[in-house]
Amino acid sequence: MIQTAREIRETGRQYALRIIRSRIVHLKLEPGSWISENELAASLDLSRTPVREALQELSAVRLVEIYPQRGSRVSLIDYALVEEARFLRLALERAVAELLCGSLSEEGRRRLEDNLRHQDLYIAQEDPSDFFQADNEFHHLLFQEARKEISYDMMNSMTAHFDRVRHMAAKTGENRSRNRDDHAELLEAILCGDTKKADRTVLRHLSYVQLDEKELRSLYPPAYFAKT
Amino acid sequence: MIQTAREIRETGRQYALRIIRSRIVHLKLEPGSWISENELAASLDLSRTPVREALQELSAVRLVEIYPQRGSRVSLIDYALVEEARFLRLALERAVAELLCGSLSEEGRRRLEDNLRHQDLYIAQEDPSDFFQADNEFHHLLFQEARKEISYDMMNSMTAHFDRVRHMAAKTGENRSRNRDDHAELLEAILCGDTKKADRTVLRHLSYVQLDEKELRSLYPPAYFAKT
DNA sequence: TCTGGTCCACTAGTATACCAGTAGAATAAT
DNA sequence: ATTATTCTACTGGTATACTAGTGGACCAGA
Repeated sequence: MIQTAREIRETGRQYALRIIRSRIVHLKLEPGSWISENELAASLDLSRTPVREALQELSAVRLVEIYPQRGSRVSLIDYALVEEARFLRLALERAVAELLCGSLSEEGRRRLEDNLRHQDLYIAQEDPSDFFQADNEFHHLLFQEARKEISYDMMNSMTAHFDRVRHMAAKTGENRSRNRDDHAELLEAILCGDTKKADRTVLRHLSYVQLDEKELRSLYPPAYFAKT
Repeated sequence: MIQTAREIRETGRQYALRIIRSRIVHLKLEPGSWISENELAASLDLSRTPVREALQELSAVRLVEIYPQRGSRVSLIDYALVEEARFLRLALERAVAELLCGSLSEEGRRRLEDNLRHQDLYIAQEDPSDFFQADNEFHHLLFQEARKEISYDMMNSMTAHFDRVRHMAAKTGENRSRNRDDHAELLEAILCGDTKKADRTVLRHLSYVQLDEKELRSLYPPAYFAKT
């Protein structure tokens, strides 16, 4: 499921970033644990330089905390940050939807409709990862069509906080068909230029995943969580 | 006006980032010009490492473009990016204002009111930089009170695109008292929990600076601008 | 047992060395 | 003169070496 091999043309820094991020999200690197640039470099078969650059990037979104001359550690689970990731995504998705209302290009419409067909294709499939990817791509397409790719990247870099708790909760009812219908409804609203409806749909779409903090705290070591 | 000396406790990377960013915004490094890590390192009296890390960060927001094994250059003026900076700020400021409506702490209220008093103090001052700083601080405080500091940092890292064209236009009528009044009105709306009014105020406040692309293109070399 | 001080292993920050890859100049071939 | 080829100087990516600074282990003295 998780791609670990270094891809062609992928630079060491990108590779390190991808793997370390993945290890954090999947708790292979535990919240609060100290991480050594040297160890990481060794385990990734890289030198400290690209590893260090990756850690810098992760610390920018507080997924890693760097204490100069002391060490670095994986950030604790901080619901304020999970919430901020959600906040950021909601704010941007709403703004993008509003922007696209009535201004979506023919080409953009075609791409989004193509994507919806892919979602239909994957909806009944055993392995959910294809649908998952199409889902992500749908939202990415919206940002691309609105020419707000950097905002998308920023938002994406923060979602790791969200992904981590989602992975911990694991069983969050993945309702694919509901998601697909939301996507279709959103696209329809955008095409009609119905700002209000688009806004409502985004709001609803992004409020499904309710990650109960209390439940999670009961399932995992208290040391995983920030004191708030 | 521009602080160039390296501050105490400031790491080489932070220093490099601050200076390079400033040089780009103030056109000391021209749009489209090629920059050499070695030259920058020499001029900042640093090695390539911290300079390189700063450039990585700048390239994340497309202020610098890195072409592996070929070179790096200062990004051309791209109105799509200026617009994205504006978009990002507007989306986030609106969301923060909405969030704070009715949930601003006593402490937060005190801080913002203190800041408003500072703005009053600096409003008639010859040198505009004090007011400018207080203005920025006001918005920063809003994000702090909403506990959305990372979003603020992200937004801030993109404003360089905006700052650069603003600096080029130079004479954009800085109307301090109008800005101050907007701030006061926004705070009032937040304190009253008047979401609608807060939203309107933010919208108006952020739409003053109209940077006419055509005018700017007539004042500066065509080579400064991206083809769009 | 406690206190204060020395030392030591380790850290991140920085400097430097080396590499592969690029583009353009210089050269050679036609 | 034109094209093909080699060379060269430079780039960013990576590896490695060095430094200052940190905190804990250890120890001496009470």
